[in-house]
Amino acid sequence: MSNIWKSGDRLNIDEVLKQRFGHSQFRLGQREVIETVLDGEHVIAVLPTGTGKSLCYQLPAYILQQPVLIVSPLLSLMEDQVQQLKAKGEKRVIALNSFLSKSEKQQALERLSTYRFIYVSPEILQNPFIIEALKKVNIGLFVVDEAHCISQWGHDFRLDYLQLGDVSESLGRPTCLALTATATPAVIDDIMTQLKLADVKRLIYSVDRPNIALQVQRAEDFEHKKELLLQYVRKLKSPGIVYCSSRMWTETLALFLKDHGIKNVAFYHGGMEQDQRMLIQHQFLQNQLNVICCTSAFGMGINKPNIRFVIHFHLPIQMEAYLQEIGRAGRDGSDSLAVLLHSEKDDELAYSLMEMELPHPDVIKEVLLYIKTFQRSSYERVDLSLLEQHLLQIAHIHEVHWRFIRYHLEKNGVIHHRIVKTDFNVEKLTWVIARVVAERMDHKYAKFRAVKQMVVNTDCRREFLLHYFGQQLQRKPANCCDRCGIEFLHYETTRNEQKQNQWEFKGWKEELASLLRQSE
DNA sequence: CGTCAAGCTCTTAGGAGCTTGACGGTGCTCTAAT
Repeated sequence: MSNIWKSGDRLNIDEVLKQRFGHSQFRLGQREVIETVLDGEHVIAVLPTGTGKSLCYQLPAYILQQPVLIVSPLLSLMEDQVQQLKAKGEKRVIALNSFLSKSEKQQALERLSTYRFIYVSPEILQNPFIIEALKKVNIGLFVVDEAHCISQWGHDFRLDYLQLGDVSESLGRPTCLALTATATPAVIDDIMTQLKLADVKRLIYSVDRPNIALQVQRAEDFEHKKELLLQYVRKLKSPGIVYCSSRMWTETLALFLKDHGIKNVAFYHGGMEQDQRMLIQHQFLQNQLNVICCTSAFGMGINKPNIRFVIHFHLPIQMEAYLQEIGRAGRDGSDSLAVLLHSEKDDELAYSLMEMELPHPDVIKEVLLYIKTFQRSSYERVDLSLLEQHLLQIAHIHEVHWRFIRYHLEKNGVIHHRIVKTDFNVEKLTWVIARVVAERMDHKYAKFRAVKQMVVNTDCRREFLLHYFGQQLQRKPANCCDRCGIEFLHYETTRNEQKQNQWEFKGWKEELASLLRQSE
């Protein structure tokens, strides 16, 4: 790897920080991460939520003479970053994704070497044409943003995350920087394994957010939870987020709160139309909403400074998700409250979500048998697109399940370069894949058990949380958790503030139109 | 795995009791390229 780190650059980074980014000082961790990647070392960095992780790769881009490739989990996140960079006067930036038309994509690929920042999804990196183009430009830094996704999504939901190691290898192993706000030592190991990094510098900073007080509260059932929720929402300073584990509940709770006199409440989940999602998000960011009831679809990349509370209406299924979600509160450093409501009934939804994620052995066998019959009925070679279409539309296999099975068929050499071999043993292969499923299920159950442990734990919540992430509490804040004692008045709203929160909703179309006018 | 609603069966027409099936977060890209 060419070393781009020349003498004097170490001084330069302060200058670049000032000139390009308008800051006079680095925040905790930033300098060390930047210096290490500029030294050509691979880095996995854990920096607490809201500490400016993007600077860690954006600044080096101005010292490196090669393009920086950033793998990002969400299209909206990519678009945000592109816009922010453009707003700072950076023109050499592109997001390679499905928003581009065929000709735009082609044009972008032709002039790929002229970009300083290239944003991509893990999925598009499975496109050999894209890889070929990237090979030619000699990528200087390979960044995985929100790198916990590798471990959290890669094994079952978005398997292309597991291919990033191969991608990086085929790009000639540029320096790699994996960034996240939530990773246990085991997750860091997993990220390392999946990225196929032998030597890596771990730069781990405390994931603690001392200005967020942690409250855990038991409820008898969902009705009881609704009452508690209403009390909290009435009393607490807004804005706030209410996390639910199902789409139905986000709508139910938003309606419930509205019916009980709470103003400016909305719901948000993955089943909504794109423009509605966009609208709700914008309204929330612009302080036009007090409460947003949502699934885990909401929040990644939300950098709203003044979120005052995050309430979990259901138990999250992983501590990582919990930490990510509460971490959206109090980015401005002001005191904020995280409330976790739980009851015995939570387990049901949690277990069903975990089990839905992976295909049952019967489904695996069904798919394998289907492939065999499919081959017999087709005169020519099995066409993967056609097979896929049949499996999803006729056999009604879940897309996520099919992707999982497909990944393992590729791993076992049954599918190679879109060619499907059919000389496999159905029983044997079913067993092989079902064993992976069983291992993953055990892993998921273990992660959920940790969440349940935190709930029943009789000692400090913060210490438990940090311990889970392999860290120790440095200093206990005054308002720590329900075990250590929280001064609630601190988080409650005043009459005046309540009045300020009045705002009338004019309907989807009108609101969207006014937002578009604003951005022009 | 667990719930809930719809549909079926039995037996004899209004309803009990059973089986079956759908439903439960998260998101990217779509197979072509001078």
